[in-house]
Amino acid sequence: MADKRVYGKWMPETMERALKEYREGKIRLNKIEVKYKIPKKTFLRHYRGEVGRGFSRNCNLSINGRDTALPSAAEKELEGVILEFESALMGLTRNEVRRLAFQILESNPHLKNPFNKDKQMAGTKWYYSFMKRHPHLSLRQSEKVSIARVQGFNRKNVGNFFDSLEKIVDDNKLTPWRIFNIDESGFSTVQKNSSKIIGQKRKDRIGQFARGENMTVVCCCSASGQFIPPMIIFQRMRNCIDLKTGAPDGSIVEVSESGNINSDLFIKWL
DNA sequence: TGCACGGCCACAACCTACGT
DNA sequence: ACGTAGGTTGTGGCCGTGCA
Repeated sequence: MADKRVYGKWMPETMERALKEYREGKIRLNKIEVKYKIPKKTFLRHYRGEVGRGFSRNCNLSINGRDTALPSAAEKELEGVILEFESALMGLTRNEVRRLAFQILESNPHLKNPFNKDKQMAGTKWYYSFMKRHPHLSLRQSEKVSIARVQGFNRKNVGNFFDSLEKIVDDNKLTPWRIFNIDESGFSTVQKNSSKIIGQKRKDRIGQFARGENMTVVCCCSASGQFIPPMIIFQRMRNCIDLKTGAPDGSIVEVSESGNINSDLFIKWL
């Protein structure tokens, strides 16, 4: 026959009141079961201090079972850190969160650290339980956002740019065929998905700084639609004629250590 | 007889390691 | 990413024992 018992039907507050009354001799054990809905057995364990953590649980999501490795306050703090990193476009990956949980316990010697000492991080099961306890966090695919875009693309800077552009165009009486726009764009030569990071649920997009581009293309065209052949910069020490295979006519193919444009290459492009 | 107490056992939730 | 086995810690019902 199936067990119909219900666990954890009592509240910490009622346990506290029952303990107080019982200590003062105001209530009998059997009455506690009726008045406070606390099973005798459970009450006595708490009364005698047989329950290690007492009746104030670290995690209030459940009654049974052992405590979460991180006390609820530490979990809340960790959640705050995750959201803070995410909003600063440095979203933490799953493993980074697991490492962080380990480090929190390591830096608090009074807390028991049940996590794997060799791996120096919390287990995967801990991670999934943590995410379950914090339903407004979710693992999301990040979008790469460059530092320049983060720092420069704001209302003030964009406004200043167009004010300056307008002044230069007016002062020099520039016509469309004399206005050229040059820009460089970085590419990765190895297609690899960006790692997933943890962020706030239901947020439209979550960004992450772009790292490690290793090929650059410098493009230029005029306001009247006239195109200049591109400069393609590969990340390598020596140039090779094969790198030019299939490139548009008139293209310049160069190499640099970082794969980015530098002052020498820019002069060369001019 | 009512009450306090304790042993036993199944259950529950939180973890781990390991395998697929 | 998920399933499984196993450890840890706490819960709760049942039942037997001892005592006033």
